[in-house]
Amino acid sequence: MKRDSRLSGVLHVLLHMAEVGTPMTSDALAKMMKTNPVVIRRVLAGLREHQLVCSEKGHGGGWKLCRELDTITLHDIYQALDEPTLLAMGNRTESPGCLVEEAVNNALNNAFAEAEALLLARFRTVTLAQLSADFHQRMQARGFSGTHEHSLFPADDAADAE
Amino acid sequence: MKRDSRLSGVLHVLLHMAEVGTPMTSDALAKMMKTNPVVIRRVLAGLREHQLVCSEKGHGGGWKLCRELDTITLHDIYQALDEPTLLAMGNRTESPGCLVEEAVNNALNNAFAEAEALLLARFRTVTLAQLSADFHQRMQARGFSGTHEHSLFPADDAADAE
DNA sequence: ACTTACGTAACAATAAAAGTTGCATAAGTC
DNA sequence: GACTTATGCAACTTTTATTGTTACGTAAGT
Repeated sequence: MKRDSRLSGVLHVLLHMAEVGTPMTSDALAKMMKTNPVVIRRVLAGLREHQLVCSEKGHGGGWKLCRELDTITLHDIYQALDEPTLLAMGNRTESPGCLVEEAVNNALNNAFAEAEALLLARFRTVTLAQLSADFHQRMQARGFSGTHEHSLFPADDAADAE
Repeated sequence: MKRDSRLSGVLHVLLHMAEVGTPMTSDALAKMMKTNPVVIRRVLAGLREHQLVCSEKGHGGGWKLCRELDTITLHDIYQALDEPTLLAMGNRTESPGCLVEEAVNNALNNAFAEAEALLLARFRTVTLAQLSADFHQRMQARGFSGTHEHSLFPADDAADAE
């Protein structure tokens, strides 16, 4: 089954936004994520409802974080994404008329609930600030070389690309 | 994201097979699961490779368990299903050229790996015998009434249906 | 005015899963 | 030995979810 990579993608986007500081356009972000600007807007619109990012129109507009990195947990972002399914497996029927299925559901639900709880608990303990710190450490470890697949300053990318 | 319910479905099928004792045709199983016989064969063919079920052709043929219930764990079945994805989320890229993404992947992988390990550990501790016992307990609790959505003896179903 | 950028709806393309058909093969029945 | 029942399997179709795309509207800055 295909995995949902929106959480991973959003984290990537938010951290880059944090690095850049100034507003980033959905066009620039789309290039970075190798996707379409409208897709970016769709996802970020959700985050805006939860006051994680702000958007501004017109010249010099774009998207930026509107909270401090250390106040945003992975769980906040998970919620802003509308709490997508965590587990790739589920029960065939939630309200079975069959006692066999009841027994099966019961066993699986126990296991599933534990795994979900564990994941959510983890999400609550990780902040964007921690991820950012980890990133900066990796930069150091590579001697600030900053050899990226894409630049932190997407204006440059746009100039180079095509 | 749509959840994969094959594990749930297979458990349902196997427990019914255990109850019935005699071989069950893919036709009968398909009716039970409200699906197509070929779909049933596809899934059970996988289980057969792992010696969990046997199939026989011709009159009186069909599918039956070929191991004792207490020797089959959920993990065995999970493996026989080709170890399908457990988590509905994943990383955007597994081998990022971007340090931001590396940091993101690292954080998520830690959480994901823990949750997967927990699920698999749970799968290893649950046997079909336990599920069967749970089922029989539920039967008792309902006074052996056996009010099911579908009969345990699908020959009756077939006669009634259509 | 003109350009830049988001906002949104509607539509198209892709991809994954499930269902379906058709025919071959094997096993038991008469 | 012809017939019926069943699985085995490949090819194809349908369905559904996601993602990408186009088009046009609105707001902000130049």
